[in-house]
Amino acid sequence: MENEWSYKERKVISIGAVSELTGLSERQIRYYEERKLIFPSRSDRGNRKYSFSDVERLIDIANKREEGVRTDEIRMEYKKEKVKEDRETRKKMIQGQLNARFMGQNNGKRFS
Amino acid sequence: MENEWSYKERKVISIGAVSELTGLSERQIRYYEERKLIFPSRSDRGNRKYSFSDVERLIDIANKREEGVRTDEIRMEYKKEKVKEDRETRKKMIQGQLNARFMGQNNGKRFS
DNA sequence: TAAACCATGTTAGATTATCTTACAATTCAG
DNA sequence: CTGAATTGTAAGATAATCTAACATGGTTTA
Repeated sequence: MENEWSYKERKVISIGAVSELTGLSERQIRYYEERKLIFPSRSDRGNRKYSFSDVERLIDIANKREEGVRTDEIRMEYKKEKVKEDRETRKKMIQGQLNARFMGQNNGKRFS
Repeated sequence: MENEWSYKERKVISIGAVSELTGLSERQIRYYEERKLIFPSRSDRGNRKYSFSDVERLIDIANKREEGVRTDEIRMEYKKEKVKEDRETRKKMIQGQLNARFMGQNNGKRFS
């Protein structure tokens, strides 16, 4: 809240710029999308748009590829990470609710 | 530190995306550059590249323009802000040096 | 080992994005 | 009123992106 805009997550970077930032070819970047490793959004007329977060993931993919890891293996790794992280998020959400209960009507926020 | 890359300052956004983000026309965005309110960098083949910081400034410009402030006035406001901020930066740099002197050989850094 | 799959390059043709320059129109300041 | 300020629009050129297809060399798998 208050920062409706996360610079890191906002998808505004074109594929050309991503290519420069990562050193990957556009072909590779599109292929990793096909293999469901990244999920750019699209502009009105269909151009792919990436976030800095996507760029970081692509760099990670590039490193794993250099180590010989296949794209389907990378996908599985990410899936596992996501499961773990979702579990933690859920835990925190529950924590948050409990805190809210015990902290009284602070409007649900723990830090004002 | 640790993230040598500032998402906010890195110039990677094309003019079309900036236009969508700000609601300004490309004509307006280029004009504000001509009036020296913003300073995009250029890609290899000459395309303008903006940062999130530029986008925020453009939104600020748009607000000021709606209030009827002329571009040369806006430029002067920014110049004043910059002078003030530079003065503060200089002060902090001097502080930093003094701290380094008194803190001994921490390699010039105040926070490891 | 042959067939299938993986990862990437390259090409082609189409469409969209961006650039610069120029002219037009409106509004505003002196 | 006159000239500067702001923005739109048009034209023509070049660059960026898209999809689909085919090529290729390496790796699995049946």
